[in-house]
Amino acid sequence: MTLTNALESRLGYQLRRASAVMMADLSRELADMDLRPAEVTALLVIAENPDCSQTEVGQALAIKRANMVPIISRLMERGLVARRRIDGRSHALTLTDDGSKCAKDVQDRIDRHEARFVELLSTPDMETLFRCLPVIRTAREAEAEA
Amino acid sequence: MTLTNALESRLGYQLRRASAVMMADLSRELADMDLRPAEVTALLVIAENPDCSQTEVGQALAIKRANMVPIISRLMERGLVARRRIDGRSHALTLTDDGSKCAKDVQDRIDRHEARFVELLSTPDMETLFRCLPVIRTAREAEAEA
DNA sequence: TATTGTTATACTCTATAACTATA
DNA sequence: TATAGTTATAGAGTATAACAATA
Repeated sequence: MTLTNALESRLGYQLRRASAVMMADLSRELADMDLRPAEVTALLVIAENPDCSQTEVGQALAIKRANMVPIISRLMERGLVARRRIDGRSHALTLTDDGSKCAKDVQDRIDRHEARFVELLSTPDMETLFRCLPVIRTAREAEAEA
Repeated sequence: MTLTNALESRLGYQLRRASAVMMADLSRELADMDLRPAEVTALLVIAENPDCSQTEVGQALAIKRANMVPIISRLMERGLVARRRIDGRSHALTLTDDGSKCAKDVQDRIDRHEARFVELLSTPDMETLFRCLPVIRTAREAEAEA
C-alpha cells in the first residue's frame, strides 16, 4: 500500500527531495574521481579565483572556516591545489597543473549531470527557478558563516 | 574581497543552497521540541496513515529501512508513537494522544516556517516550483529504497 | 581587538552489508 | 525465496567552541 504524504505540498520538503536526487546523481557522476561534492565545488571556486583565501572560498560556498580545513587539506594532498603564505596568517590558493586538468574534467561531468535534469524543464521554467531559488536563499540569512 | 562562483548558474547548486537555508530555518523552528526534521516528518506521515508500517513510512519519505529504525525508536521512547504486531514480522504504527498533540504543534510550526518563504513568492511562481520540483525528483529514480 | 587557520568534537542524515524471524 | 525489522558501521556534511599566530 502506498501512503499519503501531505508534506508533498510543502516547499521545503520538495526542495529537499529534489536536491537529494540531484546530489545523489552528482555523487555518482564523480564516483570514480574519489572527490566529494564539497571538494569539487571548492576546486571550481579556486579555479575561478586564483590567489583567493580559504575563508573566502568558504564564504562563497557557505561552508564554515572550520569545515574548509579538511577540504583544502585533501585537495592539497591530491596535488590539485597549492598555497603560498600571503601575510603569515592567510594563504593564497591556486590550482596546480593537475588541478586545472581535474577542474576541466569536473566541469564536463557537471555539464552532463546538469543536462540530465535541465533538459526536462522549459526555458521559462528554468528562468523562474533561477529567479526564485536565490530569493529563498536570501530570505533568511541563515547560511553558514554569514 | 568577494569571489565569483559560476556554480550559481547551476540548478543542482541552487537547489542545494535553497534547501539548506530552509532546513536550517526548520531546525530552528523545531529546536525547543527536541525533535529532528526526520523525526517530525515520520510523525506526520504516521498521523496521516494510521496503522502503516515502518517500511512504508520510509518509502513515502525516501528513508531507507535501516535508517528508519532509530527514528521510530526515538518517537516511541518519547511516547509519541505506539506500535502493535501485525503478523509477527511487521508492525502497525499509530500516534499516541501525546503524539497527536505533538503533530498538531508541529503542523503549526511548519506552517509558520513555510509562510516565511512562501510569502516571498508569487502564486504563479509557486505553481511553477510545484510542477518542476517533482519532475526533477522523478528524473532519476535515485531516491532511497526506490 | 579582529581575523586566518586550525583542532577537537558532536550531531544529522545517508549508505551498505549482513543478520533474524517470519511469510 | 522474499519481506520487515534490525544491527553495525562508515561516510558526508554541518555546527560550536576554543586556541595560536598574526594583523
